[in-house]
Amino acid sequence: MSRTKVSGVLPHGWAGIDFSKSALRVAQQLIGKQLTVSGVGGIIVETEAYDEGEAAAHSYTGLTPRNAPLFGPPAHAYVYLSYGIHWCLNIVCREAGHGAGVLIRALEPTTGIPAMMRRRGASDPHMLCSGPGRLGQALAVSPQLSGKAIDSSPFELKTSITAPSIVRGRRIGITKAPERIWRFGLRGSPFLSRPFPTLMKV
DNA sequence: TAACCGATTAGCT
DNA sequence: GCTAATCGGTTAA
Repeated sequence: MSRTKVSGVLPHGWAGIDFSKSALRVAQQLIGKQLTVSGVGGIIVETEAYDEGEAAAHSYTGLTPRNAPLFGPPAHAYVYLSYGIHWCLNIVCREAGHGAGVLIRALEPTTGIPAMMRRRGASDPHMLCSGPGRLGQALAVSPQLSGKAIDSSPFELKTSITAPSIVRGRRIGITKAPERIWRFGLRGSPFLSRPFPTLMKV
């Protein structure tokens, strides 16, 4: 896989992304990168940023066994169970101890599509990875992956689309801090979990 | 140990 | 567009 050291000091850069930067920056930089778990995955087309100290973030109420990876080193996975059903994947950013991360909300499926169709019980490619819960099921995201480094097995993160056109909008499904326009998407992608109503270009 | 709450989805109307 | 389903983590007692 491609591993690019960005800062020269911090070993936190992969696929041209420096994960020691803010969630807001990393969320945008992840758009257009290819993410796979055990060779199954696709191109990231939708992300959301969650920053330390904001009420909508899982790190807001402090360190717990569940959210511990959020307070760990950047470029590691944080997996949580949503609504008691869906396993969702985040990537930790900033320095260790901050509690910031980026939720991966949707992929354009590219590799391992038969496995995704089997796990999801669906054949429509738009039903495989469009939404954090669907993506988690298609890539077999599990709590065992929580805390694992994003640059090592079973994860793989590569550069795919160069200079993607990115749009931004309001985060989905949150009740706290809705004013933060921290959802990002690949402009015009048919694999978004939901459309961006007002087309705010980044 | 019991109650409450979702960073959602699927299946309706 | 609307709503039920679903269950681990958190909080309060």
